[in-house]
Amino acid sequence: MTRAAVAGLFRAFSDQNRLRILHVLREGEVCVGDLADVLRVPQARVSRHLAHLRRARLVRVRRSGLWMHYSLAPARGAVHRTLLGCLGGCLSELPQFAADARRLARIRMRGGCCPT
Amino acid sequence: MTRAAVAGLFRAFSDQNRLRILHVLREGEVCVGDLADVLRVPQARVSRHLAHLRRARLVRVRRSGLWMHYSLAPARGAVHRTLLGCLGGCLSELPQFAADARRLARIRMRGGCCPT
DNA sequence: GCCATATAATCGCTCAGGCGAATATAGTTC
DNA sequence: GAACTATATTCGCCTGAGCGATTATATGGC
Repeated sequence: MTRAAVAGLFRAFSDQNRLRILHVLREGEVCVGDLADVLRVPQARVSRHLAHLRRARLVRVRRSGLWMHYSLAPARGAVHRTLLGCLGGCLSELPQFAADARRLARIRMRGGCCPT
Repeated sequence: MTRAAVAGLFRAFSDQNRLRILHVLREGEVCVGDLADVLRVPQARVSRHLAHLRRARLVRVRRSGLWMHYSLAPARGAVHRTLLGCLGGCLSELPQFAADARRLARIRMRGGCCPT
């Protein structure tokens, strides 16, 4: 793992939208529409940041019909593992992130925007 | 701690120069000239990134005569604590960061660029 | 083939922030 | 106060990346 790769990992975590997405994905696979609903931001913005997270290899995609289901990629390397741990260990305690998790739970109870 | 503040912390860690500086500062106070020698980068660049780290409240400064001695600020909050832990826990294992630490040790044996 | 839907990519804009080079500031010494 | 040193800041330049708005690319159903 090179210095640039480490810095790149931190950079992927250095945006509010991406932090929220990564934190929400701790609950398991989520499709783009549900992510947009949870974060209350436009779909294009979610897609853009998901593309960034894909390039950084922090998330995985699975297609099912029209829907793309995103999930966290398993950690490769110590830094990655630490950052993933921070999502649950530090961020969950902050009210703004906890609110996202609650909204996801509510949306899932209603069935979400996509099957599967 | 707000979402923007968390993202800001990660952003401060998202540059190679700053990662190297923070990692070196684990060994204790270091003055700017020694930092530039350890990293082998121009002094202006070190100063610029130190200013960034000061704004993010990740480092502390102590003046002693002509020299500014920088050190890591104690952690405020869980994210900050995790990131500091990563400096020693993950980065030290990477050859490029270990090389910086060795250069600092060598420079200190020779007395460094500044007294105290 | 054609329309609807879910997601992704592009465009134009703006701003943060990286760089080296040069200059400014602050403290020390004489 | 003049000269010297260590550090900080500014300047011009350029790239990366954020945004909303729009358009393109699948896929599914008829």
